[in-house]
Amino acid sequence: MYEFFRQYLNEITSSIISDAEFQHIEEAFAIKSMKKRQFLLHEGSVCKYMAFIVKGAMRHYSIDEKGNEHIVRFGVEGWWMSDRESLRMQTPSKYNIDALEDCDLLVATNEQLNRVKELSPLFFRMAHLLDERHSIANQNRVHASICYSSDEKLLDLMKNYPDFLQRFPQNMLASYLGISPETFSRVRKQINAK
Amino acid sequence: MYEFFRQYLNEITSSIISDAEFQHIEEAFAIKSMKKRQFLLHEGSVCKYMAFIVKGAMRHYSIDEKGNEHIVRFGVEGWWMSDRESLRMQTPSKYNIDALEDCDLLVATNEQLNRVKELSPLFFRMAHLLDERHSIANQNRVHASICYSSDEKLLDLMKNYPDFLQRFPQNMLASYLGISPETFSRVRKQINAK
DNA sequence: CGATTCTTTGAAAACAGTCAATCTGTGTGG
DNA sequence: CCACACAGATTGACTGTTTTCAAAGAATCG
Repeated sequence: MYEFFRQYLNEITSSIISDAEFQHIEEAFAIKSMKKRQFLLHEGSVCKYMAFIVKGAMRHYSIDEKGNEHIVRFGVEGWWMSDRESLRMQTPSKYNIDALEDCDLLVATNEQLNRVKELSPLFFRMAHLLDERHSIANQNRVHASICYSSDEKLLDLMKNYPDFLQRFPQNMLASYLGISPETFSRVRKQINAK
Repeated sequence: MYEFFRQYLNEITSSIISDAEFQHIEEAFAIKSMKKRQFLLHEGSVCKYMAFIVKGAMRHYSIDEKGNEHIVRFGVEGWWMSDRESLRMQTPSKYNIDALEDCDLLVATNEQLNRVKELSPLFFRMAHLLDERHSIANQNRVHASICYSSDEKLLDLMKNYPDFLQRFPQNMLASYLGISPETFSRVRKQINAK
């Protein structure tokens, strides 16, 4: 359970973490299992955890007045899930996070996170790298979102996250891209025809 | 020139930086003036600098095959400008950055940045906070982009950055929102009618 | 197997983009 | 200082894309 996490830390920081240092990290993160459709965060409440996904898949989304879901982000094995804004500022979130499959998570509260960052320089570095990547990924997403037409968005998705197409229902992928499920279906058909 | 930067650092970190520590920072950042329309970064080249805007305004944008500009980000006084992806990875950028007004900047190269981060814990903390804010801002931008219709996007812009409307030409604001200048104009008229 | 959820398809309507012409304001050079 | 040029904004008509609504078909799950 923690082994995967340890590998992840080594990889992302290009280092080998010592037993002593990993000890601190292990203590800060609790194991949490979630069944499909269970919620990690409900709109209106403060985000409790920063969650590392060991197994399973989740989504981070909002629901508008008309009841439509808008998926901001997916998460799979080796990804983090949290509403950083809510977690950091301890403010009510406008988002939901729930499990799309049964999940195994490692979770830490905001205080625990801060403590590990102090105790483990490697973890601190990881957090920094993570923010950076997140920032870059989001910028690319913004770029795709303002530049691309529906079919380009789908092609972009197919290129960047080909596994998502197998793994998640199309209506969710459509929501992620900001297009309707019907458009997704039609564009997809058109692309496959080539 | 550096005074504004010093205030900024104090504010964002909620601390008061010592003369000695600020000395390191001052040494790492060079003053750079830019005339309107001058480029800080050209598509295809590696981003040289992380720039702090003391005065003026800039834009960060791409140009597609059809020659259309897509503005990913604006920058004004007290904001940072750079293509983080290109700067960090030292890879060719797909973006341009140029000055929309005459600018006074403080610039540091990637190596200089890394050095200051080591020398100044406060600067390091600032960098971290910056990434976090950037990350959150970009996420909200993604959210707005996939959820909102044209008029909601404009209303959102008017709420978050009311000063941009005075400061930047409409066609650029339209590009920032991912809508055509004509649609911007029409939606704007419609909103003002109320 | 039945029920639910997801996907596909069609037709109509809403929306945004394009093209072209006009209008406005600003700044530059004569 | 004026006139002209130019960039930006607005408007109208048209086109094309995307959404919406509705219904039918396919797949999945208990």
